[in-house]
Order: sequence, then structure tokens, then C-alpha cells
Amino acid sequence: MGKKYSKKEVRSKWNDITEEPNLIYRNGEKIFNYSGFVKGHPALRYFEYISKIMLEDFDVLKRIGETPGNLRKDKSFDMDHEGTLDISGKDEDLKITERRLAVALYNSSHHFRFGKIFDYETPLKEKEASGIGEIDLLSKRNEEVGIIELKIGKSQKGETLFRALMEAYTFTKLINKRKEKFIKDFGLKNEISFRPIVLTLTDSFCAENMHMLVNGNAPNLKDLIIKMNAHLAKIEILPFEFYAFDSENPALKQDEQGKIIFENSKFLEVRVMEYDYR
DNA sequence: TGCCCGACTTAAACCCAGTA
DNA sequence: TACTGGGTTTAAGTCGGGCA
Repeated sequence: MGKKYSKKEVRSKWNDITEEPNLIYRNGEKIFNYSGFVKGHPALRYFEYISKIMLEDFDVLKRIGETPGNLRKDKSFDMDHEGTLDISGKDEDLKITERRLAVALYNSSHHFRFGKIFDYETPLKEKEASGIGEIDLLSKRNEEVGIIELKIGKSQKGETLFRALMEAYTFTKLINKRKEKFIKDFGLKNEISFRPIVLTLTDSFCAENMHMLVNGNAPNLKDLIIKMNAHLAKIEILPFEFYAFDSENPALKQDEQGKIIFENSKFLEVRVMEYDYR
């Protein structure tokens, strides 16, 4: 096993990252992705303990996304993405990556349970070098816009539901600060509401975490999500939803126009699981 | 002015080493 | 020896400066 941290050490790491609320998801990336157990507590997963800390320090979570910082103001949120990636000189068998899957989902134009993808890698910041990053995917279902965090990593590589949760929570609160602009940039109706969503594949570590959540094996994480939802409701943001494609990593390819697409379009018919934790 | 190239940025993917 | 956290590399984009 690698290094283990005690409760005290975990709490200290949390205290180190609370200074800049909008960047907690990023500065806490390491501890949020820990998949093991707290030192001296063989049944207590790090994300369960950190959830407990966050429930106690919930004021910090309220502050996330409250100050716009370098949030996009003048430039359009709509980057006119074309569904292509510059993969010249890379492996020709096009092994799957998160980014490539995101683009393939966009290019599919398919209506999934969680909606139809209408953009990917949507920038949040005005200038480069301002910390906050990009939204993996945007989906639309009736009058709802899904702020989707995509996670496909297997257990060995980390990538917990907890980390995805923090990203989706932060990005949704931030984009909500620029709702009018977002609606105008993408030519949407005024009635839309945002909803944070985590999307994964059933063989990922993230999906394992979703199972723990619905099976009652992550009580603190569940309480945290419920509390986040209650807070989001006050600012007219819809509660979290969690989905997984019931599939292993699908094969991808590049078409003549350079667009990333699914090698077998049957992937689009694969079952999409919803993990109902409520 | 337009374009080419290199530096920088973010997040993901990979690889390694130490420990239970 | 398997696991997992730490550290490094890769991926892909964006920006800015130099130069024709």
C-alpha cells in the first residue's frame, strides 16, 4: 500500500485548500481522489471522512461559486466546437480517453436519458491562467441544462465520484452566475434551469462509488449530496443526478472530416443506468 | 496584417515505489 | 505481492511574440 493519512492529517489537508473556494475542486484533487481508507480506521474511506468534514464546514461549500473571480464575462461560452480533435501523429488505433469520449458523445447527436449533448469542453474562464477550467459536457432535456462531469477512470487510477461531485457542484454554481449570458450565447429559452450531473461507465471506479451510495455504504457522502441539493435548490439549481453507460470502454475512430465517432454506433443503444440515491 | 511557432495551462493518463 | 498514493508525462488547446 501507499502512504496512509490519519484523520488529523486529512483535516489539515482540507484546511489548506479552503482559502479559495472556487479552486477547492482542483487544489483538493489529490485527497478527493484517494480511494483507500483513513489510517487507523480500516473501514473508513477517505471520501467518507472528508464528506463528514464538509458537512461540518458547510459554510465553505456555500461559498464555492459565489464570487465570480475570472469567470467568463465578455467572451462567448459557445466556442463553436466542431467535434474534431487534433490527434495528428498520435496512436492510430485511437485508444479511448475521457476527452475523446466526450467529443464522440457530442457528435452522436443522440438523445440520452440525461438529454442531448450540445457542447463539450465549455470554458468557464475569461482568460487563460485563471485557475478554473472547463465543463466536460452540456446536455439539454426539455427545459433542463445538464452540467456534466464525465469520469471513466478505473480504480487503479483514482477518479472518485467524490471528485466528480466537487467539480460538477463548483461548475454549476459558477455557470449559474452567468445564466443570462449562457442562455444568450447558446440561444436557449429563458426558462432553463441547471442540473449538475456525473456521467460514467459501469466498469469505472466512479460507478463503484455510485453503487456504494445507493446501497447505503457511503452515508456521509449521501448526507453531503442531500445538503448540497438543498443549498442548490435555494438558488434554483436542480438536484444532482448520476448516470452510467452500462458498458466497458467503447471503441472510437476518426471519420473523414476528422470527427471523433463511435466505431460501432450500437453503443448509443446501450442501457443508461441512473443511480437514484434519494 | 497575418501566420507560424513555441511557451504555457489544465486535466487526464501513465508509471513507480513503498508498505501492509 | 497487490494496492494505492506520489510524481511525471501526455493530450489538446490557447495565447502571444516575432517576422515576412
